[in-house]
Amino acid sequence: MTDSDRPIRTRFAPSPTGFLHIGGARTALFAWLAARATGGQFILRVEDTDRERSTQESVKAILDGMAWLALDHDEGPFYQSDRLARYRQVVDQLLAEGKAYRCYCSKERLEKLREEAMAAGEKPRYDGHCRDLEDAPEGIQPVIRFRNPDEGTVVFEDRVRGRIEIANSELDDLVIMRGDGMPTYNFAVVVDDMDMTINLVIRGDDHINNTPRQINIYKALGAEPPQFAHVPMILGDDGARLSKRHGAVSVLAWREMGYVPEALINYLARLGWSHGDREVFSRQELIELFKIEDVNRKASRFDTEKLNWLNQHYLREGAAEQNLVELAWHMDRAGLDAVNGPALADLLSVQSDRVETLVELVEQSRPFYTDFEEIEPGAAKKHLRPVAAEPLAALRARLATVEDWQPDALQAAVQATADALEIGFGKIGMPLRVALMGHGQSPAINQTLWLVGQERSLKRIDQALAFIEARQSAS
RNA sequence: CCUCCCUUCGUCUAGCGGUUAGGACAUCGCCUCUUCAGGGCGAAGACACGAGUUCGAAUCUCGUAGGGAGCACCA
Repeated sequence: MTDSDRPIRTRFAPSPTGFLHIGGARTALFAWLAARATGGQFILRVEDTDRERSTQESVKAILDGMAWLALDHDEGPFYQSDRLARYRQVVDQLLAEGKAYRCYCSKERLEKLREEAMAAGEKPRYDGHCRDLEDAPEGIQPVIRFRNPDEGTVVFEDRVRGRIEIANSELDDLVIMRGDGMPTYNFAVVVDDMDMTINLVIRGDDHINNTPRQINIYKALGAEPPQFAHVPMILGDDGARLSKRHGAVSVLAWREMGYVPEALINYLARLGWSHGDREVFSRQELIELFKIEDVNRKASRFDTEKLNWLNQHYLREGAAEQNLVELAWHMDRAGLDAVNGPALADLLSVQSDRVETLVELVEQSRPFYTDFEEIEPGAAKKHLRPVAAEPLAALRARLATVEDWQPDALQAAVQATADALEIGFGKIGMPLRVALMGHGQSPAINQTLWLVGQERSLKRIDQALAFIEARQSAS
């Protein structure tokens, strides 16, 4: 068995200091795919050792985001805050073995050290002042530092970046436990990944620099380090790092904007990963084809236009059941009730290839569920003119007799009316469209009639005729 | 300053020593057409730069430039 098909046991380990943003979501997706593709496991772990910034709401937001994207986990969620005793135990072990030590340095001293190093044009590092301290000062709650090797080089083979090596002389003795007894990130990850027998750590490439320190800790613990795969980050469409300025920071904000999860999954997967020339992949195909080695190294920009294209694709050709769930959610949000108009499945079948998002779909479908206040002036002026009165009246009479209110019959009715009056389809189609919708854009006219429904269609034609009448007598 | 990472059309990417450098989104044009869409056809558009290695480099090596990350009792 080669590296690329060995079952991957990996995890997604967000810190609950915000929502699940697009970059985190993609890292989670890659980890999830890697696990699913190899028949391995995907574990969810919440890194909440930062008491100041971690919140329960964030935990919920992240779980909700994962659920919406249907990135299910096999184990967890585990919380680092539940594992404090374990970290303490490992720290004690390192302390007993002389691989870690208590440090009593004040923040002031550390600050001074940093400033001096900067001033001297050097990289700020802890100087090891407390490494071999004889007598401990009284009354100071020490932090615990890891005794990093002074010599040698840390080398690892990254599954996406290739070989990376850093000299130990570049590293210093990092704090692994704070004064208050909480472990720090670089230490907790190692203990957790070791305990959870993670064999491939998949994370953002901003962690490359942390990896050598962590490998040293694994070694000090006598553990075999896992493999690593550092995936590139996602930039905003302006090339700058993703931030609140870019709008949709939370994946759930994309839901609100009318995107369906399969589209976002497909888009995110193709951002930084590819399989030949293909663009469209179902979730199942992604699982079959994904290999972590095929992820590229370059940071990529988020392109909403391409997401829009994929979203439309999935609206049209994706699983209808899923789309209907999302559509219902948006209808509800827009204050529209499906009982007042066409079935959502009919609506979706007609509108899905005309819009890019569900928000657009719902907005453009309002007239099917609720009456409009006024006819858009431009459209009225152009299409609801006196010449339109006769065709509309004739059509109204014919439509009133239609028994089977279905697209085919409706198409025939409109065509027959046009033929009888010897006018082109457009002469009757546009006035009708404006009468039915209140403006000039809608699906094909027979489908529009179908969705508006018979009773409402007749009513709106009457309304339009009255409008033409009123305008005529006013002038 | 230092350490590490990155660099193919505007964007996402294919490419693993020999290709007219391919595809997709976006853009532009034409066709289809009862509106808007959609669909069809087509156009334009890239190897950051400079040296090597080689019969031959987008592909290998080294520089340069530009971007990013890290240097916390944040993760």
